[in-house]
Amino acid sequence: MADTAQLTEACPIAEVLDHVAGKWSIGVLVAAAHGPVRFTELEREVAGISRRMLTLTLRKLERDGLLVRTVYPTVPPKVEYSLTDMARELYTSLTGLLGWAERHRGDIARARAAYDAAG
Amino acid sequence: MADTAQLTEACPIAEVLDHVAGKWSIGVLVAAAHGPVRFTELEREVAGISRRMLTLTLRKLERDGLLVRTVYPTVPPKVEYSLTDMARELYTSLTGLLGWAERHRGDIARARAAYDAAG
DNA sequence: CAGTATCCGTCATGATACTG
DNA sequence: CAGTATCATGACGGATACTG
Repeated sequence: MADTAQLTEACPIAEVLDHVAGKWSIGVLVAAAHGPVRFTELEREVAGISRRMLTLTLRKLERDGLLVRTVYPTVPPKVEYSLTDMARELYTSLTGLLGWAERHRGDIARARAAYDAAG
Repeated sequence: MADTAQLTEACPIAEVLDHVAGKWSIGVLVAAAHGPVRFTELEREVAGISRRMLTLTLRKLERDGLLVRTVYPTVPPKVEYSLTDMARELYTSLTGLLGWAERHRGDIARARAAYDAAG
């Protein structure tokens, strides 16, 4: 990761993406955005995620200060995750990218098709 | 990648990031942003990248329609890469994220320190 | 100059089973 | 319910050598 540090030096954007670039981070963030969400809810809402990866992703996001984890000492246990203000702000910034994606989804698909057709 | 497809369905943002999420994609994009750039220039400007990864990254970006590759049939060979309009637009959107990163760099560092201190 | 080919190690992810 | 532990694997990336 020494190289990543150098890249980050040259391009702080790369640093941002590190907090979001995990295979599941965005999915989890999106699923948690609509309010406090429990572990099992996330497991259902984020299609295809394994229990293990959900745990790892949640820990990473919590460590970066993007999620807050609240434990209710009940039986059975209840744990809720919610976005921090910082994460909500991030989410807003991501909408710019979302717009780009929607505008160019077709362009990208065509570009790929053309590229693959040519070879 | 079937799972990624499902995630993408739920969250188009994830689809965007796939075009940018590679370890070197952003660095290459940034290095190529200032105008047509040759292979060797990129190799120098993107700190730490290997020849192999540069090639793979360039091919991926080209396939997605983010870079244009121009070959001049001279001896020795000359190849130039430049951003497409679509990529420039993407780059603009990324500045939103960049702003977020700069505003919260300190917050994230503190969050991590606190998290690690607690354990 | 601008690549390609090959080998190999590491890491992220997945599957599965167990627990306070 | 909300995890943790362990093992296996496949993709990703690095090093090195070769080429039109």
